Amino acid sequence: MKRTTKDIFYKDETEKLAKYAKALAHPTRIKILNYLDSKSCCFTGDIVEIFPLAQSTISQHLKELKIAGLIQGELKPPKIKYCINDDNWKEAQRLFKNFFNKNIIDENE
Amino acid sequence: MKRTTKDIFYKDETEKLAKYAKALAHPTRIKILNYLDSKSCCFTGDIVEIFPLAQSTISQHLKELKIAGLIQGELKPPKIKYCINDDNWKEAQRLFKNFFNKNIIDENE
DNA sequence: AATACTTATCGTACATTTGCGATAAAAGAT
DNA sequence: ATCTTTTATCGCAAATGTACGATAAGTATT
Repeated sequence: MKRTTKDIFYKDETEKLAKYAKALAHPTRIKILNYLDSKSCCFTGDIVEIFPLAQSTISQHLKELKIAGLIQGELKPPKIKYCINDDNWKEAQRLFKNFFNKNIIDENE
Repeated sequence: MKRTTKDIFYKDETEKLAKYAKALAHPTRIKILNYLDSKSCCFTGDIVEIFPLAQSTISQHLKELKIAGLIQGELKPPKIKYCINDDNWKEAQRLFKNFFNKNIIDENE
């Protein structure tokens, strides 16, 4: 039996941070989030237009961002309006901030 | 010819952020960085001991962190001492901070 | 030079990610 | 009911990531 990462236990914060980092680990997804950020919200089609990528590819990236919790979709038939998920965005912000500041501010880990 | 992500152009900041995010996209690497952070520096062997993973696996994770620029190794024969790379650490910190604050502070992107 | 110690690298296996085109699904408009 | 629009999902191919054991490489010690 091969060992998988699932067999190893990490702190909840560590796993959450890794999850958010994974969502940000592709320039397309960062650009999507920047775009969503600047527009507050927008439709899938708007995002597809700013990339030389297939609609299915963008849809897949959006799905990953949704699964990671960084965005949320709202039905506006026949379109879908995507927005940043503020709660999780703030959580991710806090986790990254905490992570990078640890060596400066928080000495006990 | 299949298109690859390399054919698409992103802002330098976007690519850097994605690179750092990718380095953080695995809980083992986050835990390694937390450990390095708390100890300032340590040897490969010390890190291997805190994980139920093969030495070669840890070495590979260290390599990725080194390639991403988040850590650096110094020869202390027969060991290798690893430390956080402060300059790049600070750059990553700045990039993430900037990214998450954009919707709050910096409205023009 | 031979040995011991530490760490990197190689080769392999399997899983996941990333991209595409084609198709399905959902809902409004005709 | 049918058509159109929009977006998600499916199936596939190629690339990348993650893990392992075995081996190589580098250096100190004997």
